[in-house]
Amino acid sequence: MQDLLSMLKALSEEIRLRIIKLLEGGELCVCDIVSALDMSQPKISFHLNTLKEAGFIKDRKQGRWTHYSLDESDFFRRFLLLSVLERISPDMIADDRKRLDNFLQCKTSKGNVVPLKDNKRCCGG
Amino acid sequence: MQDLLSMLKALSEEIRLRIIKLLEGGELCVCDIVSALDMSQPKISFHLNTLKEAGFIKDRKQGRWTHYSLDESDFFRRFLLLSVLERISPDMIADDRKRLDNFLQCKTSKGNVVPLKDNKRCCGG
DNA sequence: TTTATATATCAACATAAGTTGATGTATAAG
DNA sequence: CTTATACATCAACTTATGTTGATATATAAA
Repeated sequence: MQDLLSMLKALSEEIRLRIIKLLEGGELCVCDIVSALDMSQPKISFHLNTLKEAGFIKDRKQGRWTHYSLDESDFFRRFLLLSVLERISPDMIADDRKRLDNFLQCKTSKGNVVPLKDNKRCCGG
Repeated sequence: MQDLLSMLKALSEEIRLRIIKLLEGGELCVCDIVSALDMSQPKISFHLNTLKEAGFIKDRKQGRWTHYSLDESDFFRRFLLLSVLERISPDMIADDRKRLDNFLQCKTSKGNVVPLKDNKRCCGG
């Protein structure tokens, strides 16, 4: 019961749904999500942790980065996510995706894709 | 989005899941649920209202009673409830159901089924 | 009409959840 | 080694949610 409740609670937050929706497009690091949602890093980390504890996402650490992606290991969670996310139309997170794309493009143009090479900061530096 | 969030929030509470689970067995009045969960009436009314506002249940007023039942008018809500409720095994709410059955039996034995006739109080009076 | 029952509602309080600014930790660059 | 970056974590604060005890409302019984 508590397991089920933690899943439902994790999905009962707009910010978390937006994060999940972004992660549908594939793995992202924390700074990607921070840029996409234009929110503080501790705030994003807090919500990422909530989603992780509920078993919806997993992390992969590489150097200074933590990459988050959907955890597809549990059938019910996948089913629940699918059911819920299909109710969120793309234009509801259009701004998030736009900011994300800008950020990723900026990163790429600086050769700042993992692994890090010539740049100090992800962007704007 | 807000509609979806209100659904998920409504289902993110143990008491509300227990209520919904009881209502799977059919319409119940507030005092039935109060007895089943053994909680205060304002508390139960608060959660019933939350479920109602999220569109999961509807009420039917008859005399002094308000009968609540699952609102099956929306497909997605039905689907969501079904998906979630099947994860709650009957023994998780065995006590609730036991108290409910006792209460209903007591009501019936007193001829105190709706419409009210010979008794002042539902039970224990 | 008076009294009792069923439920709703409200204000005060309690608890849980989310946010912020600061700091810690690990890693990589200079 | 020193500095900067990416992220986590924490304590203080804010906001949202749930609970309680009292009271209100509506209906029905006496």
